[in-house]
Amino acid sequence: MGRSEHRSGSQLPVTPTTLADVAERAGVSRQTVSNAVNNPDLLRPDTLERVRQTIAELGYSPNRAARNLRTRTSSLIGLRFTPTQEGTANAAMDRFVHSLVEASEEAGYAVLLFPADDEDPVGGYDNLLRSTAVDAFVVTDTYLGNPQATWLSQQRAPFVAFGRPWDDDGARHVWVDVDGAAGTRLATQHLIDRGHTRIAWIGWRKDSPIGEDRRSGWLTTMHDNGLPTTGLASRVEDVVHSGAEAAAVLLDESAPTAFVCASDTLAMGVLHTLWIRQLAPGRDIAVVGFDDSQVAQVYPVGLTSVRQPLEDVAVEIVRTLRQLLSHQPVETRGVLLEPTLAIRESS
Amino acid sequence: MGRSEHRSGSQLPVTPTTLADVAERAGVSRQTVSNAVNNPDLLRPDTLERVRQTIAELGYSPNRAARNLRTRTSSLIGLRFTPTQEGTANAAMDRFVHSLVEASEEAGYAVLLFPADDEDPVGGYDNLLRSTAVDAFVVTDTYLGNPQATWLSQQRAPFVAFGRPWDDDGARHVWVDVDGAAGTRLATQHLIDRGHTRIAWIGWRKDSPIGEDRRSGWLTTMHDNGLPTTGLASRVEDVVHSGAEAAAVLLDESAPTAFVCASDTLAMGVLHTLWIRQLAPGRDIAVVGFDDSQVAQVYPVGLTSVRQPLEDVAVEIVRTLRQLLSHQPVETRGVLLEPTLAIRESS
DNA sequence: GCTGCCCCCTTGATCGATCCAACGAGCGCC
DNA sequence: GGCGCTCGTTGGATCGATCAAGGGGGCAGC
Repeated sequence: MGRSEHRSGSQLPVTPTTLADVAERAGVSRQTVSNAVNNPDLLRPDTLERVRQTIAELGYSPNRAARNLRTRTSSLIGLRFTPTQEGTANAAMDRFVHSLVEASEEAGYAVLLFPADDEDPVGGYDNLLRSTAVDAFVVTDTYLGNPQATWLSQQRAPFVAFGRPWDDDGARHVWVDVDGAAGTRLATQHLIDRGHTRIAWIGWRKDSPIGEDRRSGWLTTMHDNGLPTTGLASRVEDVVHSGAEAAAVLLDESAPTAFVCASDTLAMGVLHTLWIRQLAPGRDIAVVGFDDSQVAQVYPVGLTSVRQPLEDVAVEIVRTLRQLLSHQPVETRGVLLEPTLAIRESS
Repeated sequence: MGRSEHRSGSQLPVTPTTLADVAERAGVSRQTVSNAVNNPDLLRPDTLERVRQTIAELGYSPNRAARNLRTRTSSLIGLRFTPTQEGTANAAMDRFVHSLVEASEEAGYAVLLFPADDEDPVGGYDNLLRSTAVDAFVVTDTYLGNPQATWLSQQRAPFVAFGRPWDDDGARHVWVDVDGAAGTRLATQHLIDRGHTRIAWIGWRKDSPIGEDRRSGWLTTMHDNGLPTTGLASRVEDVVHSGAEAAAVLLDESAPTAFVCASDTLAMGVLHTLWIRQLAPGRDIAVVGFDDSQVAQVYPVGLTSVRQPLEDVAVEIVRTLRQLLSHQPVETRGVLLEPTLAIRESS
């Protein structure tokens, strides 16, 4: 039980200890106890020690509701937990949420999850905001035309977005994102360094700005190295079997020796095609995915993949949130973080 | 924007609307407004309508902190978000959390995540409990000797565990779990129905009660069908490469035609060995995993896997929590749910 | 016409912490 | 010794909702 021994011995009282209880027991006033908790510097050292000991003895912890009511804060950060699509993408989401919980805790915040409602996308936000249940929001999917960010901006609600406002240059909100193009540059350069010259791209349809961003990393790196790209790019839907088909077509028509993919899902498709054709990933054909999902890690032939620094993203988001909430001027409107490359057998 | 049009037009006021504001505007007392929200039956229909309209006009939503303070509840459910181990197991966790958020919302609760602290495993619980920040907890990993469940029981804190108290028959707390043995029975019977007679088991070390439970499902089904089991079982660590080794040994020594595994991770290992030996999963050798993780779904050769009904688990947990919190006698101390089998190409 | 009763609504008190303004002790200075 | 200053402490008010009683009007019954 470690450092909580003194508390663990006794049961939780039916009515929890209040600040007044501590004050009476310690022979001081309520305000003094409050200061001992929130402004220890204001107390004489011996008084502080005595109050602290009483707090420990009684196992006192300030009532959150009372504090929230008075201070008009909740120390909670709202996060809409989007529905599981059983795809690859939300494995990263899991990692991100965990990082966010950790980073928030260090800043004195806890994370409140609320469900998504497709009919009324801002409903959850609206309720939490009006009832002052959370201090701020973290908005994830900032896909094209995402209404949440715009709506929250209008409401002047404090929030930080994970993802750039692709569609709207005039967006006034703060964001943190990962540089996808830098990730694919990293992947492409890695393959070039290994001697590949015919490197193919399998990405998403044109209407995905994230997909186009990632594609640009491959494109520029190829051009910068004077390598051909014509006939080596393919844009498909983000499902395994589309990736497999695209790989088959590209292999037949353009004979690439390596593939860079916009997602691990597509990379899985490539691996499937290689498997059917008895080609060894890594030896015969190199493959790089994106997201460093669990699949990439667990797959028998480890899949090289671009890894987003989600831990850093979370830390940065919380840091920015604190600035917003303390009404400090926010230094920068957007922060772009660099991904890394998790190199495995497939390349 | 749909049904929230009337609110979306205006910005959030600097000081949110209070119950008193609504009361004044509607020409009634505060209590009447409160009743309109919480006990509509107490009001005359026309009064109710008038108050409701005023609430809509002003966009009023009760202040959570004030309500929490008065009612001594928070409408929050605490969930310790365990650290990501980058393994297969927590993909299921992700699915579970999502289900829990949904089920909680329908019951009027939100889910509060807090981080795990290895040094002080009950620290997070203790704080939230004493500060009345949450109404109840959901405890997940009820592995052998998990201190949380015991501690929470001692504190008489309301909580429901996802997982049986394996080590302690006298445990007095309420739990919901998935019948692992039933899952492996399902898997084994499925293979027998397909004509397999030499079905091997790859599971976890003996000190895992969950692993032993799952193993028993395979064992009893084999015995019930008069099939041999000697030399067909292996107990290893839950990592891909151990699964691969175990599969290789079993193939050499006992020539099984099918594998049932305690996890998708181990099943991945088996698939790896098959791939090396140029054996086609599903055609030459059948493989069944456990957890229906994303890996199982995305893997080029779809992996048949036992799927835990996590949505039902979440619903059941919330249902039980409501009973606990309303001080109703809880019907049953434990609920065991049946998993299903997601059948894919590997079997 | 008066009492009694029920229904519907209103008023004052309360939850437990923090903010505010004022008070008292201790100390140095003239 | 008195004055003013600093520092720590104090009681009272406050946040916004709900709880517990307390009215007032209408209708039935004698």
